[in-house]
Amino acid sequence: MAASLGSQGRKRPAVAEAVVAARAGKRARGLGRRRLVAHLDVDCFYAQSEEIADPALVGKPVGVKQKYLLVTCNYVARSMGVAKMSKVADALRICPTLHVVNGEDLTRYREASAAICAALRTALDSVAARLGLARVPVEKLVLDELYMDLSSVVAGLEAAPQVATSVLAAGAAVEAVHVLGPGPGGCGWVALESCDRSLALAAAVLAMARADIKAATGFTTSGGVGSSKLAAKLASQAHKPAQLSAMGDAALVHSVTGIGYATRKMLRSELSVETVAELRKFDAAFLARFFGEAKARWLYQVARGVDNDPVVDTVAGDGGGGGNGVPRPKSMSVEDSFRGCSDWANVSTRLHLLAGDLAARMVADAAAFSRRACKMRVSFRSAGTRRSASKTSALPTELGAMYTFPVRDDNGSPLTGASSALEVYAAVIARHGVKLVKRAIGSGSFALTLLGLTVLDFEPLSATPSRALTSFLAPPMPSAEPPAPSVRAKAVHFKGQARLLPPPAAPCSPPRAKAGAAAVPKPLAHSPPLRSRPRLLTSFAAHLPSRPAPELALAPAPALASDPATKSSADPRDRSIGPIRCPDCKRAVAVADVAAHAAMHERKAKATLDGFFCKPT
DNA sequence: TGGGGTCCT
DNA sequence: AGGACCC
Repeated sequence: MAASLGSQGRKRPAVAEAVVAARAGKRARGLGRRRLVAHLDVDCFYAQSEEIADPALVGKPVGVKQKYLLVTCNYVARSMGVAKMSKVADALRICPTLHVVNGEDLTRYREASAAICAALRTALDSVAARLGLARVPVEKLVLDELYMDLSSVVAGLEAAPQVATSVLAAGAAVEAVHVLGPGPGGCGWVALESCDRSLALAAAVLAMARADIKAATGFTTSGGVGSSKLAAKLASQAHKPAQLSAMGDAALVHSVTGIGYATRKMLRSELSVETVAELRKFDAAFLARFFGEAKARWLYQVARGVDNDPVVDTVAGDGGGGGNGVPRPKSMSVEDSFRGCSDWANVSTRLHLLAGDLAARMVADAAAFSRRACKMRVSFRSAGTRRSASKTSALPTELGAMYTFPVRDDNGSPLTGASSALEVYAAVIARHGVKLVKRAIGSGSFALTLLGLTVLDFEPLSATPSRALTSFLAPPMPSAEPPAPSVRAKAVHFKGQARLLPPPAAPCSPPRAKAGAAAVPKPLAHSPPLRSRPRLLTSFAAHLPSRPAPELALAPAPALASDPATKSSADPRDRSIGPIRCPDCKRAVAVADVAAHAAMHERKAKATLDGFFCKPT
């Protein structure tokens, strides 16, 4: 399908239609000649969520753990030498005052993420409305990252010069803009053609959005603006918060989103490529020998700063998607890891627990999006291996009843208690999961270290789009019969109920679109030299027509704790504790030296970054 | 190295 | 079903 032509790498056929729409819309409206994309990244999302949930934590070092791993921590903790993805025990030795919160249950983070999405949607809807423009596409990448296509907003501002001028002239909303122009040697990286002004306008809009998110949810964010998703994302990571940057020539290939461990290894060992500039020496046909056609083409383009991946509007308000501000996931999963699980009773118990969580999310998903899953998958990992395996099958047919209400027990009595019904569903899923695992690993002995459940392949729940669904999660009606007795897995047969919804007549997902054979594009022409960057001074909103002067002042930068290098070293007692392996360089570091060591890494990283990014003159 | 996700082969 | 990528 032609839709995929300009998309690279990991662009998913599943959104091909949305991609077409995005492109067509852009062309049809004849908007600005170039895109302006913004990327927002919530600062240390899990840790910040915990601070917001418990304000007593603010100012203290906070880490979030999953199992024995500290998956993230706040900036206070980082300044004390605590590293993300270190072991909890190591982190506590480095920083005994660290507040460790368990983050294995993602529910709160999902909720926080939805609130952030909703706040952003509201902010951008308001801007668009005041400028008389259509919706701004907002795409959620993961829980804590969003892309926006601000092209139309910037074009709208440029069409209203007094407003735009007012926005720009008034001032200090945004910090300096860091851009790297094409070098004299002719290896221009990012096509930040022409005017800084539109870039600055985009930055101003982004600043407003950040402020609104902060006001509505309390979360601070970092942002980047660029001519593509790639550029915007790199920018948001380069200078935090809310400055603008574009990737430079010397950037390591691995800093490019989409080039991961395997690709970097291949580039390094086979082609001796470490930097983007070096990658640019190879043409697509040659790269294809190592990476396959599609990825080679993507690498070729990305090395030249070309990234046409559109922002797909997945974050709906009330409009397109249904579901308040939450994009539709294509799959939902739960998993848990553990030390050893060698008998079927244990497997069953664990799957029941997982299935309970999943069933609740499935019901909420059904209510939000009017759809149901057609397939389920069980994943498991055996001790000694790092790989996990999986088995996929249709959802048990009894689960057709999950989306109709009331559900009846064996005696034909309706189940009115939501939690009871959920137990039933969970039991059905879990028992089927056990069967699948059994089918996969047979009857011998086993030792599992991970179990997971996924549901996927959603289909619309069109027939009788149930009020029943909404009542499902509600507490039992006062007039209803007494709550059903606790239902055990045994009671799950559903008799006639199982056939309330017939099995899907059509395949659940459309056939995958095929990417057309795209010609390898020519490298971009070089951009003209950049002029000096304007500094923006004030809040955006005040310069929009008729916006009731809100407190939209820029959110303060997230408090960066004091310079780690100046901190006094740790308690001498720490000398008695064994050295800790640095997660970055793998060297053993004495506890007392950890903060200094971390500071060293930070300085190094910053120096490297500064090499990549050109500060405004 | 967790507990999620996406897409490609 | 597995592998790559992302956070």
